[in-house]
Amino acid sequence: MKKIGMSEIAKLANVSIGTVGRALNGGGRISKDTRERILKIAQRVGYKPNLAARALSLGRARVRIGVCIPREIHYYFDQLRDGILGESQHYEDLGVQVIYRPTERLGLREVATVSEFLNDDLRALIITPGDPQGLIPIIDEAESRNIRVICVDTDAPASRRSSVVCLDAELSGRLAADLMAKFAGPGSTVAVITGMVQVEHHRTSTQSFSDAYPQFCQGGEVIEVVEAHEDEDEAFQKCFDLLGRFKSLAGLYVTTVNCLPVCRAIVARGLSGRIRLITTDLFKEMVPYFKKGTVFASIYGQPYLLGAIAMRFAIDHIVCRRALPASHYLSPQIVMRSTYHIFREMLPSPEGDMGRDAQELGRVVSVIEGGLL
Amino acid sequence: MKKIGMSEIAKLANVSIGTVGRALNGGGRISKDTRERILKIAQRVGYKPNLAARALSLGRARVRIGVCIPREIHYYFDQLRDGILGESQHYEDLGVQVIYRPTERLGLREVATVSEFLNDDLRALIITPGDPQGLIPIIDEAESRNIRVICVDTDAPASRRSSVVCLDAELSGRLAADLMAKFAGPGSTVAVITGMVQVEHHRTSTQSFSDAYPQFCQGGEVIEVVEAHEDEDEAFQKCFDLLGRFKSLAGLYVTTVNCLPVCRAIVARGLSGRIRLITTDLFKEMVPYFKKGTVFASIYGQPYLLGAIAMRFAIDHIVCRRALPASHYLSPQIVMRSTYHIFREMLPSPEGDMGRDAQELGRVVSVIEGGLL
DNA sequence: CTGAAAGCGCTAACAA
DNA sequence: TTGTTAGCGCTTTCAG
Repeated sequence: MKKIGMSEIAKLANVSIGTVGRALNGGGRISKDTRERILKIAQRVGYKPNLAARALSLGRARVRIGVCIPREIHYYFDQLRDGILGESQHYEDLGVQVIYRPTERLGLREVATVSEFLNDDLRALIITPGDPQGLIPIIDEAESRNIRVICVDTDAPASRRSSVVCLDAELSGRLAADLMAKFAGPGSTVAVITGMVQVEHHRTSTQSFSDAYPQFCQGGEVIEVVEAHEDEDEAFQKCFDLLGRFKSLAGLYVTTVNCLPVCRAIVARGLSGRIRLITTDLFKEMVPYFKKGTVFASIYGQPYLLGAIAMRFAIDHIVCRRALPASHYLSPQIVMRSTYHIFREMLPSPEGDMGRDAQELGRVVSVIEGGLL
Repeated sequence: MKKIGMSEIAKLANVSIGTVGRALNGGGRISKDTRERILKIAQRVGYKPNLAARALSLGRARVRIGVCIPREIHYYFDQLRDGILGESQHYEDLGVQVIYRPTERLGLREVATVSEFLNDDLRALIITPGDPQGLIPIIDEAESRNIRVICVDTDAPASRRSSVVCLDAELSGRLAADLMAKFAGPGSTVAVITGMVQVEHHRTSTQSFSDAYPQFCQGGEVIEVVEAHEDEDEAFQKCFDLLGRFKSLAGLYVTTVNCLPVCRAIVARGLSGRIRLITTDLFKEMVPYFKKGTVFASIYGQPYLLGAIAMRFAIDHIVCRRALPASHYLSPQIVMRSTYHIFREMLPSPEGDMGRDAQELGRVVSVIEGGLL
C-alpha cells in the first residue's frame, strides 16, 4: 500500500491540486459536488496528509499551545513543566510552539494569567486549575473560540474543558487504604493527616481513604483526621500530639504536600519504622526517611508523565487530528525504600533544567527513572 | 532568538548553501578550512536543522528501524509491541519506517530472524534477546555496520548493543522482598515459586528476593524456592504440596510468567487472602484473584512503556541526533486490588489492535491506563 | 469556483 | 572544492 498524496488525488479526480486542498481543508470557495467527490476519493485511497510538508509549508509555529501551571511547589511542578515542555520539543519542527506563562502558586493570579492567553491565537491551552470556579467562564470562552482546554493534575469538571489528565483522587485514597490495611493487619487503628481541606484532591482522597480503610481492614478504624493547613510547625505539633494521645496507632496516611514534619514527629517519638507511614510525595529531602524506614510507602502521582501525556494529547489532537480523550487517569506509583532512587525526582537537579540545547551526540552513562524519558 | 537556517549561515560564511550542507552533514568534498569555519558559525548561531524539511527532502522512509520481539506470551508482548509501534507512528512523517519481524516465542529462531535485518539498511534495531549468547556476534556485526542495537525488556549485556531499556531484575526482587516484609511482618516465613531458572530475569529476581527478604524482615526466612518450569500442572501441584507442608507459610512470591496455577492452589487450600501472594504479571484472567484478595500485589513491568521508551530512544538518536543512554531502568509498578482496573492491560482487546487508521475526530469517552498513552 | 505557481528548509545531483 | 538547482508535499495567493 503506497503512500498517496494530494497530487495523486488531483489526478484521480481530474482537478488541480489546489482544488484538492480546498476540499480537504475546509477552506473557501468550492462546489459541493467536487468537494464531496474529492473527499470520497481521499477516503477511498486512505489519504493521510504529510505532516512534515504541512508544517514546512505553513512556516514555523503555526500550532501555538499555551501552558499555565504553577511554579511552586517546585519539587512537583518543575516535573510537570519538564514533562509538558519536554514532550513539546519533539514536535517543534512540526510547527508546535509553546507559550509558557506560569503562575507563582496554585491559583494565584490564575484567572488573570489564563485570560491573557485568550487573544494569543492558541489552538490549545494546558492548565492546572487552582480556582476551578473562577476559571469556568474563561475556559468556556476559550473553548468557544476553538481553543481546546486540557486540564492537567487538577481539574475544572464543571467547565467545558475538552480533556483532563490526572490522578483519580478517590483511587489514590483507596489504594492508600488497601496498602495500609495490608501493612497494618486486621484490627488496626490509623489516622490521616491532611492539608487544606479546601483543596479538592486532598479532601477527596482523605474521604476515600476513610471510607475504604474499614472495608479493606477487618476491624480497622480511622481514629482521627488531622488538618494541618500546610503549615510545617502546625503539622509537626499536631502529629506529635496525635502520637502521644494514641499509643496504639498503627499507621498514618499523609496527604499534605510536605510530609517532612510528620516524619520528624514520628522520629521524635521514637516510632520510626513502627508507625506505618504512607505519604503522597517524592522529593530529595525525603531520602533519609526512606532509608530509615520511617516512610513505608509513598503513593506518588508522577507529574512528569502527567505533563508529557497532556502535551501529547494536545499535539495528537491538533497536529494529527486525533480525538481528544475526555479524561485520562493514570495510576499512582507506589514508591518504597527499595525503589525511590530510580525516580527522576532523585536526579541531581541541573538548575537550568529544561536544557533546550540538550546533549548532542556523545554517550550518556545512564538514565534512570520511573516515568517516560 | 530567531530560528536560523542553512541559508543564513551560508550568507554569514560567504559560501553557497550547498557548501553549508556539506559542512554540516559529514558529506563529501570540502576543504577543512571552510568546513570548520562554517561549523563554528553554525555553533555560534545555534543552528538546528529543520527536521520536517530534512524528512521531506529525503523522501519517505529514510529512517528504517528494525523490530524483533516475540509474539508469545501475548498478554505481555502485545503490549510491548503496541508501545514500540505506537510510538513510531508519531514520527512517520519525519521519515521513520519500522520493519516489524517478530519471532514466535522468546529465543525461537531468534538468531536467524535478527540476522535477516543485517542487510535491510537499518539505522537501528530493537530486540528482545532470548538467547543473548547466540546473538552476540550478530549484535556486534550490526553495531559495526552502524546499526544501533537497542535491547528492550531483556538484555545482551556481553554484546556491544548501544542501549538497553528494561526493568532491573535485582530491583524487582528487592522490591518484592520489601513489600513482602511489610505485608507479612517480623518473623514470617515465605517461599518463592519461580519459572525456568535459565531465564536470567527470573533467576536474578529470585536470588535478589531471597537475599533481601531477611534484611527487610526481622527474623524472616525464605523457606523454599520452588522451580515450576512454566508448566501449569506442575506449578499447581508443587504449590499445592508446598502449602500442605508448611502450614505456617505467610507469603509467596511468584516469578513465573503465569501466576494462575498458584492462585488456584491457594484457593484450593482455602488460603486465599491469608497467604500474602505477590505476583509479577498482569492480565485479564487474574481479575478474579485480585477481587477475591488472593493476589495481594503484583510487581509489574509495564511493557507498553518499555516499548515506547525504547522506540523513543531510537528516534531521538537517529532523527534528533540525541545521545543514546547506555541504559534506562524503569521502576516496576505495584498493582493492587484497588488499581488493577486502570491499566491498559485490562482494556477490552480490539483484536486488530494496532489500528493504524485510528479514530479520526469524534470524542473518545475515556482512556484509562497506567503507562503513557 | 478552479488552476497555476511560489515557496517553506533541506538534500543531492549536477555544473563549474 | 564550491555553486546552482530541482524537487520533497503541502498551503496560499493570485489569476483565470
